[in-house]
Amino acid sequence: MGPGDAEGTIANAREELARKFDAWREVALDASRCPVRDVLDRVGDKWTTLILMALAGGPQRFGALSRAAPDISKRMLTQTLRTLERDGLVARRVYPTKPPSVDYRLTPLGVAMMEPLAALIRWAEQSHSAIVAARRRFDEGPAEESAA
Amino acid sequence: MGPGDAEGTIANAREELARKFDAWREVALDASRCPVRDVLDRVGDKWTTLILMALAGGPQRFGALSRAAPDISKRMLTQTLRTLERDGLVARRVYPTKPPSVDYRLTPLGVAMMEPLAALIRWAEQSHSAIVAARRRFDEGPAEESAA
DNA sequence: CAGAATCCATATCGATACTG
DNA sequence: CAGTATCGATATGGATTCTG
Repeated sequence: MGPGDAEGTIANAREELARKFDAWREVALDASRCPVRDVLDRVGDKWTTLILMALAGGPQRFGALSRAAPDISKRMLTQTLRTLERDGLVARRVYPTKPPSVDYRLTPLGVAMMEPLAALIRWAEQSHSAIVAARRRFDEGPAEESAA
Repeated sequence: MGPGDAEGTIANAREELARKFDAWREVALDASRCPVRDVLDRVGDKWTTLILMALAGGPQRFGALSRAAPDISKRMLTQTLRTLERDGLVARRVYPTKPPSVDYRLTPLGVAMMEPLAALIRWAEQSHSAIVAARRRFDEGPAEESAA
């Protein structure tokens, strides 16, 4: 597969990214206060994305979330939800019933985040087989590509 | 800002995500072979996104990448590039010159990933101030929201 | 029910030193 | 130049126990 497919389409995105990167790397690491790292660190952690997807369908109680992902410990569920709440992506509501009940829902900010996040998830699903195939190739053959 | 803005637009995305989640959580964790985790784990790690952005502008030599992000150690740069190469997102080319020279470039698959990734990055940049504000609010006030 | 607290295993990352 | 190898610090996550 040559680099010819949709080359024009991506050339634009490439340049934009290149410029963004130039303007970005100055503060990305030196300041260690980079907004992108702020967000991506969470996207990359083990449960955040799963919880966000679970909440995308509407408010969920703590127990329901716990049941939705059976192998998340309560410790991590609480911690993930707290971070999400702190970042303003999720809202926590307490109902003062006899056994206390709590539910969580996406805030407008959280809903807004789901759009680009969902796009990335879609890409991941579509590309998974290609990635798996690439890994097999890499692991089996030495496949050294030298330039002439 | 109320939840009213673009509510119709996001309702659609919500439902799609909710359905996706339902179909997803069965294999997301139990199988631990979830394609989404496969990708997001990398997006969340410390250097992958930065390297991808650096390569979005075109091929880069190892040394150039190292200089672009002065505080990445060679160990991590190599490791990140190897993983990217293994996943088929980046191609490595060796030029057998006297002091060996190597460069890295995005593959078509890598370029394709940059699109959704860039969208998420854009969102992160746009939303950073809102997130920072939410954190301040959370850290300062107890701000317990109880339902009536 | 919805957590908080504590302890421990592992994964991740950085610094340093060495090499073809 | 472009790595590899080894080591130690720290961050992350899981299991368990306890509570209002």
